[in-house]
Amino acid sequence: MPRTREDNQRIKDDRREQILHSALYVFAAKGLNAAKISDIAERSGISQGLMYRYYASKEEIFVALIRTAIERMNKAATQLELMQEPAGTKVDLAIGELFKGLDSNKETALYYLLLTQAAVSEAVPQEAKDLLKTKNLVQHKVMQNIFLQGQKDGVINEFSCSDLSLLFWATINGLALIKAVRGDDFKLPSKEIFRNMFFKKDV
Amino acid sequence: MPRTREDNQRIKDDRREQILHSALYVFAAKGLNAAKISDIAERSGISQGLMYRYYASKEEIFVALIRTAIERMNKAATQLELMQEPAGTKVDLAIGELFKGLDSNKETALYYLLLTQAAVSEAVPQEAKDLLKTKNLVQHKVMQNIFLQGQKDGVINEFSCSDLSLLFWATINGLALIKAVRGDDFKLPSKEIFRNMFFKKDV
DNA sequence: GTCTATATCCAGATAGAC
DNA sequence: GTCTATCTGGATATAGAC
Repeated sequence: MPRTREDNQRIKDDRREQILHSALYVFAAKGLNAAKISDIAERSGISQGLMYRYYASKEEIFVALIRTAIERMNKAATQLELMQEPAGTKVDLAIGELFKGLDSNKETALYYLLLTQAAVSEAVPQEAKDLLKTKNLVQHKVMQNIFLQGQKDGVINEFSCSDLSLLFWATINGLALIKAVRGDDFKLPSKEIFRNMFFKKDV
Repeated sequence: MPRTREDNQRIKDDRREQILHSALYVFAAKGLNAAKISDIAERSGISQGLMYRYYASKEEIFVALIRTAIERMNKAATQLELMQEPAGTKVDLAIGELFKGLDSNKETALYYLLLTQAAVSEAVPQEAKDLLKTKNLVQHKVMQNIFLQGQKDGVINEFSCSDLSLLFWATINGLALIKAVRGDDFKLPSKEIFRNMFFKKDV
């Protein structure tokens, strides 16, 4: 029984997934520019030339990974926003989920690393930088609104919500980078300390 | 009157400084691997070939910059350690200096960016990574000890000092990266919020 | 579909003229 | 001391065999 066109498409999709997975590790380790197509091919167990049957260029792979990362994070942010919970609870849920993700899922930190690369380097495709801007806006806006509600509820410190959100994400990103470098022998710090930046003394 | 050997040496040193200064901006913008020797040469106003009279390779320039950054930061850390002040005051001084450096000195954030590159990428000279490890150890140890003393004084929250120090530096680094990307139109957040991670409620 | 071989391009590094 | 011209290596991308 010959393979249908659908079978072939599925095989191709799987292979593209496999390449993306390999590329995440290679890009995280070396950065977009130092990473070689042959590195990704080797890690994927295919020849260098064959890569071009699946992706037209190294940059295209990079952008695909950035897109995946951003979709996940935006989805998480939107879910959080829609929850019917008190703002204080939402903050704790967000912290819990973010810490858990970094702690349990090896690849989460690597995605953060890629996003940081895309943010800081001019030597990445413009498309990646554009995608990133939307993500930053969404994340920032969501946390800002939650903090604002938390202040109305009397549980969040009375500072600029923009500043609170900024410090929230700056710290998460800082922790993610450490996790990406040190890997399994890095234990995340206590959530309680981080929490103290936002919550009022007695909450 | 011909130039003495000392004159020539000074001219050469100046030129090396000038190249380093240009390289800081180029490396910060593109990363070690995407940055071209010709980029640095152009920014320095000299020909590409002439670069090699001053530095043997791109990597050598990068390592020189990393060394400068680390010397400055280690010096600051050591000064802080030797101060005859209460621990709580030292923490506030450290926060004040770090925020001021990021806010007023354009290049400070760029140095952080370079150090982050060196930390996260395998595609940097081993020498840079080795230098970095010592810096991280020194910085971490210094803050850890100050926090420990602060706990004895009753002003610092009772958490693992290692965790406190980790969060301290993760957040500073996170802020520095944002500053490096956004530049002048980034206003640092209130120090008070950051401070809440470490100090007890009523201090 | 996958591989090997190869063309092309580009940046690092060197050589030689002024 | 500085520049332009050149060599060389290595990575991307393509072509062609199986």
